[in-house]
Amino acid sequence: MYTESIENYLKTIYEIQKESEKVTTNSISEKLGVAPASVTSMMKKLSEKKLITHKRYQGVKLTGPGKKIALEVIRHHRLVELYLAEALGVPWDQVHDEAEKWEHVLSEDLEDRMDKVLGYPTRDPHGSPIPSRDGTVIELESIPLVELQPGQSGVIAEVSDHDPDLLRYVGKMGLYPMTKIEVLSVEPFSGPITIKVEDASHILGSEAAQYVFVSDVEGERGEAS
Amino acid sequence: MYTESIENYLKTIYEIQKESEKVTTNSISEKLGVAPASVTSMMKKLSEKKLITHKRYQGVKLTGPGKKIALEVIRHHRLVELYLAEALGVPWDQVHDEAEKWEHVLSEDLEDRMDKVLGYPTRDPHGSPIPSRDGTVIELESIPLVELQPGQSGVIAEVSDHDPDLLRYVGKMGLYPMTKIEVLSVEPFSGPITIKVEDASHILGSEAAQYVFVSDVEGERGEAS
DNA sequence: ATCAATTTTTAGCCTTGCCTAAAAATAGTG
DNA sequence: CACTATTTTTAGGCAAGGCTAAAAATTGAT
Ligand SMILES: [Mn+2]
Ligand SMILES: [Mn+2]
Ligand SMILES: [Mn+2]
Ligand SMILES: [Mn+2]
Repeated sequence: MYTESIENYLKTIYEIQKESEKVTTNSISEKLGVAPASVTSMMKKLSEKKLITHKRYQGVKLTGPGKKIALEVIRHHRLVELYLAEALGVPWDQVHDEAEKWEHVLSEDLEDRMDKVLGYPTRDPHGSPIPSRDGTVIELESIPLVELQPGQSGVIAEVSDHDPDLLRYVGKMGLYPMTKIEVLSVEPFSGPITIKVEDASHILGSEAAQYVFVSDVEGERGEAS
Repeated sequence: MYTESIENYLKTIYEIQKESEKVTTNSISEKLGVAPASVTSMMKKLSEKKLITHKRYQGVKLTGPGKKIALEVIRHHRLVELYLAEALGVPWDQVHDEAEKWEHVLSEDLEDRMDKVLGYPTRDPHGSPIPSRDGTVIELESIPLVELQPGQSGVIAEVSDHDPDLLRYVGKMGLYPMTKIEVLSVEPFSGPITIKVEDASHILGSEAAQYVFVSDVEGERGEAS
């Protein structure tokens, strides 16, 4: 068992690695809310434990064992999120913060029990994949809603879960994973996007639309109106 | 919010206070598994925070605020124990260790949700009272099973939950809270006790019988056979 | 009442994980 | 290619919560 701090660093490195190629001291520092100097000293410790490789001034990479731990923590986090939502009715904008604490105290036994109660799920309430016990992650191919053109349609794949306000905002218009949507119009200059959800139309700011991801995109690219 | 360490100290002091009158440095040290010197320095800190009163070489006492926190932690612990048993099917000999970790990360919101799902329960899986949100504890009057005489009957009120082996042992003969039992015979010199549970008779060692508590005791005191 | 055993406290040290300020390395720009 | 801005690392500290060993206070037994 590693400390809560180590688990958080590894998880953070994994998450940055997934979208930035290079994992820098500063990026970890920002995402984790600690000083860069603190990151450097933790990187030294993680290197000694062979959980990452670190070349001075070059960024870090997870080793096999390091990645395994990161995925275990993420599995815990997402299973707990889904469990809280399903079994205890916690709204989807609140599950993240709770899971942030629970992920570190969940035993393997309880992990299995939750997994079973939930029917061996593969997605958390925000659409993110739940890594399997052996560390397999099935990423869904998706693009930000903001990139869709009028006339195109698709299915909500995932919504970023780090801002509760965003989740409440897009939740109000029913933009949950698996929901079918169609883009009706897109205003120029990063203007608002009109979409159809469940036969109702909604207007969505372009910034929010950057954090909503769509899969199974269909339809020809209409011109921006 | 106090640290996990402080919460554990306060809970421990409360538990010792309930059965020993005097809460000594050594008793805390033993129950918590830390050195006596560590207890002394924590007592100093808790005194400064007005959570306990401490007279050098005399023992400690919880203040009002200190007791309130202790009861909150105990409420969390017992609610979680019951939740794990009911909702996730965790055996009663395993819930304690899990709850020991969860009690510190349970938000008030989740506490309320669990409470509701469980139907506002008053007893944990081992029969211990779950303090109400305002800090009321309804202790059940009970005596150790080992003190019953042949011919006497009663209802299992509570079983000590700190030894998983004991719980498995008495669980095998059905000695769960609310179960009706009758003492058939008691061997002298701290010998085994024969009891009837659900029309089956079982033999129970006297040491185990010290940790099983019985309420609603009826029947005249027969002589020890 | 005295002295020995026990309990409690003090003193000093350690590890973890964080911080700030200063130094060193790297990257970008004319 | 030099020089500045940025990034990263080093150096030195701090608080929390442990530990051991030694000193002090209390208790108990003759
Ligand atoms: Mn976390
Ligand atoms: Mn999520
Ligand atoms: Mn605990
Ligand atoms: Mn219990």
